[in-house]
Amino acid sequence: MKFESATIKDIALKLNLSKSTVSRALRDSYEISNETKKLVLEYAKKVNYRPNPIALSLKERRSHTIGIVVPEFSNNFFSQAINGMESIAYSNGYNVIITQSHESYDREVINVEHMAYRSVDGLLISVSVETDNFDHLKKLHDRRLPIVFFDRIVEEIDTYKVVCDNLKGAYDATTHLIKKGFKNIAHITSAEHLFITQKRLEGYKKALEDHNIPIQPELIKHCVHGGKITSEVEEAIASLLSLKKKPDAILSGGDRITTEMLPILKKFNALKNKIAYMGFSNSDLTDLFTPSLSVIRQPAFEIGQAAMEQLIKIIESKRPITEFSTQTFESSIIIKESTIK
Amino acid sequence: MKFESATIKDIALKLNLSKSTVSRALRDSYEISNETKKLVLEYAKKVNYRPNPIALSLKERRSHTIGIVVPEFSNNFFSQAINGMESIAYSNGYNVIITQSHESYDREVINVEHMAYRSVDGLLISVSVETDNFDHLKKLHDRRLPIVFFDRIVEEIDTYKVVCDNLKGAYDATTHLIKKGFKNIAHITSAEHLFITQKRLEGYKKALEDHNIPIQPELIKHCVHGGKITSEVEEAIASLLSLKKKPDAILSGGDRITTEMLPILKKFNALKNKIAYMGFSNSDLTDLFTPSLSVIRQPAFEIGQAAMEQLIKIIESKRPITEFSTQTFESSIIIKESTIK
DNA sequence: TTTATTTACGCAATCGATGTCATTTAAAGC
DNA sequence: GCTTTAAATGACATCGATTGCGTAAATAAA
Repeated sequence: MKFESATIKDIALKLNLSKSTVSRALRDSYEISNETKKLVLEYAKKVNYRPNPIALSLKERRSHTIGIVVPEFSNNFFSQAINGMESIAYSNGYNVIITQSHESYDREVINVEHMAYRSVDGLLISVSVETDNFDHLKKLHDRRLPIVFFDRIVEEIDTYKVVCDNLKGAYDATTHLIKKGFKNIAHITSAEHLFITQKRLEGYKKALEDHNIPIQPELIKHCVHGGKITSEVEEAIASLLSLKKKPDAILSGGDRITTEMLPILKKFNALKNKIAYMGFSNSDLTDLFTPSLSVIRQPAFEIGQAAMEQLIKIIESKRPITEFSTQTFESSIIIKESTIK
Repeated sequence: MKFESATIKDIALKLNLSKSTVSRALRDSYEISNETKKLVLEYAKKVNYRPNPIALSLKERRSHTIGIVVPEFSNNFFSQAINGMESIAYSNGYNVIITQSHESYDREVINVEHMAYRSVDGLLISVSVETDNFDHLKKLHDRRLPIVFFDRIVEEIDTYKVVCDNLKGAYDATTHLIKKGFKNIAHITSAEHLFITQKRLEGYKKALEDHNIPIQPELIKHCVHGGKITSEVEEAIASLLSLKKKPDAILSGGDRITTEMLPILKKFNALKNKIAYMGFSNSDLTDLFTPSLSVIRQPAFEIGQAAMEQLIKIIESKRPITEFSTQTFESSIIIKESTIK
């Protein structure tokens, strides 16, 4: 009863026409006389007729709606990416609906299935930190639901993917630290199974190797919840600071971890000992910290745009697409006070 | 073709039953024999039958889905409120879909209508800063779509509302500044027509009056985009600083404005002149600023929970509800360095 | 044995829109 | 004046599920 707008039936009844005629008149079919068209169009306008999208979805099995699943809005990278996605979707006549997985595998599965069953035309997703089983996505992919991964991509599913060059981002950041004279660089990062974690770790290691610095496994810490739980970051830092040979710099591999780190370092009085740190972050506010944060920033908006463009391309392509590519963006290193020796 | 799951028809065909029988068996109707039920249930399980929610929505005119419209995710107040809403919705068996208005009236109208036409069972909304015409919401409200307003509420529509005591929040903050010895307190706030802006302004004025401080209109600045555009905040501050009698403290009336202010004040070198400032903000990061920010914090998560609870109450109530109330939460003042004299 | 009552199921309408296949009407052709 | 043909419209099935109503068969009561 909620939304009782006029239906085609109402119009047909009123004008003494059949539903088919009204439908065709509304879609400007050549079969309908101009007189009738005018009549229908006018009356439709008068009663503010709008086709019922639910009925259309049922019939056409598409909804002109795109589903977006991200871990959390409060992570600026994701809210910026979403903004990029929205901009492209809207200008192409699509609506978007957005959900958060809250880094929970179960929630992600529920959200993904909800969207799929609600006939979204396609799905953009960055998986949760807990997700290491991808059956829920494979199933949909097998059934030809267009899916594009971004940021936290899934390697084993063959479709378009949009990422940052995480390896290079971490490599550049680590190199920056090395050049600044830091010798004992630690890496606190997210759950091990995440593809982006692996790439960032690789970049970190490669930079060390390229500068002939031995990799010390005890300087690498994984936060299995991606920093969502403060204590895991605190424990990681505490254990680093308790090493006989303390690190003189820390590279963070995740947005959340990056901002969680500062208060913890302050609490441990580590900044007075000139521990440098930087990390991946898309927060607008890191400049306002003291010390202001050196960060690796990803072009989140552009990544979102690119992902949405690819998705719409898949959705609207006539024939099934079988050749997919991965689009890679460059991140940029922004140097501030936190990495000045 | 996207999601070809088994339908009732498929099951009926396979088992040589009618659609009605299958449907009733699945819903455990007393009219169906136990044998048949078992047969149907087993086969349904085997083919992983799931009712098509679109078909259900069409028939039942409800979707078990709740729509949320907020201005922006990047505002922590809203992302926290959404988290509260989700927690209640999920535990009551509802899904949520979320959209951003980006502080745009047009976008808000589109999003609201999209959701309504998609048969959301109810709507939770905090209006955009641009919205001063509420016809799009009134229309839906008249058609009995359950709506609950939160934070940026609409006075003229009679339904449940959940807010913070904005007047008191601003009053307490202003009083704090007065007690700290600041005499010339400015107020930079959001668009004038917003209800929360008015309340916050009232609180600010009342505090001044109660302490016998004259209200100076030139100390009150409105940012019509709610701080979304940096230059409007910059202009407001510049004009305050160019007064012959400069303010010695600034109270910000909006999240966005609060965080925008710091770099601008720094740029104008205003902090060295000991200008104090504080404002409404739900960011987790304001503690990390230098100076750390005194803020008025709203219980966003709880507000979200309360709003969702009320909405579900309306949705599930048998008879139309005509008595509505407004639930008010208290904000808290958190004092940090930025308001120390 | 006949009638009344369950029990268990099927038919068909419905939700709103689309599209295929008639069918009507009028104009054109012979 | 009769047939052909195009133009304009209507009837009906469809998408997937629910549900009121009707009814055959099985059982119980008379």
